[in-house]
Amino acid sequence: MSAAPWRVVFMGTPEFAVPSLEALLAGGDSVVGVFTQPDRPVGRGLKLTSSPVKQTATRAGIPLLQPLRLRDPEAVAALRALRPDLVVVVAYGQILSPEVLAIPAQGCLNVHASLLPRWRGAAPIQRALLAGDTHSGITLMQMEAGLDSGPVLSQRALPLPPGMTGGELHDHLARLGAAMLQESLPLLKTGALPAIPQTTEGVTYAAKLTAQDEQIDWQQPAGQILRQIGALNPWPAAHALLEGTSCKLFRGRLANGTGEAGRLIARHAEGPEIACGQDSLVVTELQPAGKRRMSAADWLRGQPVANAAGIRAV
RNA sequence: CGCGGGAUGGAGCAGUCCGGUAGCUCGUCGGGCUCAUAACCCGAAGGUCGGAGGUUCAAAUCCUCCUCCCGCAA
Repeated sequence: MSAAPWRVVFMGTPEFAVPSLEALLAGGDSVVGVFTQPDRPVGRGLKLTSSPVKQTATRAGIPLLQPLRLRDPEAVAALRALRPDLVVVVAYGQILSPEVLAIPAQGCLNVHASLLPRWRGAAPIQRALLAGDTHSGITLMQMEAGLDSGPVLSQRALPLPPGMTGGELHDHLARLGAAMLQESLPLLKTGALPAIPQTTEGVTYAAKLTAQDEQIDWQQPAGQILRQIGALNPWPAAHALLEGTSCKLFRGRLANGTGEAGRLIARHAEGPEIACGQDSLVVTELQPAGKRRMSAADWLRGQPVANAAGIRAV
């Protein structure tokens, strides 16, 4: 029943792509090569670091290619030499040129972390949470020249319970994507997986996150700020200035206090309560610059300022 | 050698510049008070001040080296 094994080339870079690669490795097809972004000087001390996908591929002993630019002739030639039937792309971080897209006989398949056509682009996971979407999900699609615009092969939704963090959603979707990949390949081989063009309605773009997306604006309603904190937890984390120190905020809860936005209006056992544009926010977990992540109650204990009105969070 | 912060009883911090009996807010344990409280009062235990050298009569504090944790930037 199962058709002949395919020669599959995988392209991916971050943690998100690892479950998908592992699913392929565990499947019946042969992964003949892995493309990932070149090692880059990253982190404190700018140490040369290899991507999570590279580490997985290395452990599995799969030939690895890390071209600076996939569209360079040598990279294209290298891909062609692998004679792939199918290319699977999961958060690779490079655009596939038409020339590359044309190489595998069965085309290029992409695992995307949103319910396309909503949230095409770079940061679909956090964008969905920031926007307060009720659902997110995974879309498997046939790649074409446009940005995440190809016809959909398979799609599965995931409800977003209130308070779900970006990290939790990331992990769920990474696993979901891998599972869908595993289930879909056999169907794809027998031609039982029709590609349905995306609708032209409801198209949105998930722009890359910037420092501005991370900065908390206390003039915003507390509900929105809480969404921001959750969506960006644990990475890249919502930032705010607390008592003059840059802090990452990881967790909080809504309260209905009032006051000048950005002012600490009460000290609770769980942490400080800060007035927002509308309602207020009790911060319950944070990390000051240079310190490790701690409960807001601990942070408060170390604050010499006893007077509640004295602490400013601007 | 990208820039920078930190390591002090169980937790979070002060003290380090200007060496000289280890302190604050909590927690823990014991006792008390109250109808009651993450309330209050009294008392106690608990610290090789990250590690190794050095200077000194004397080092948490000054000098040298090391280990670990973290923020920024990328």
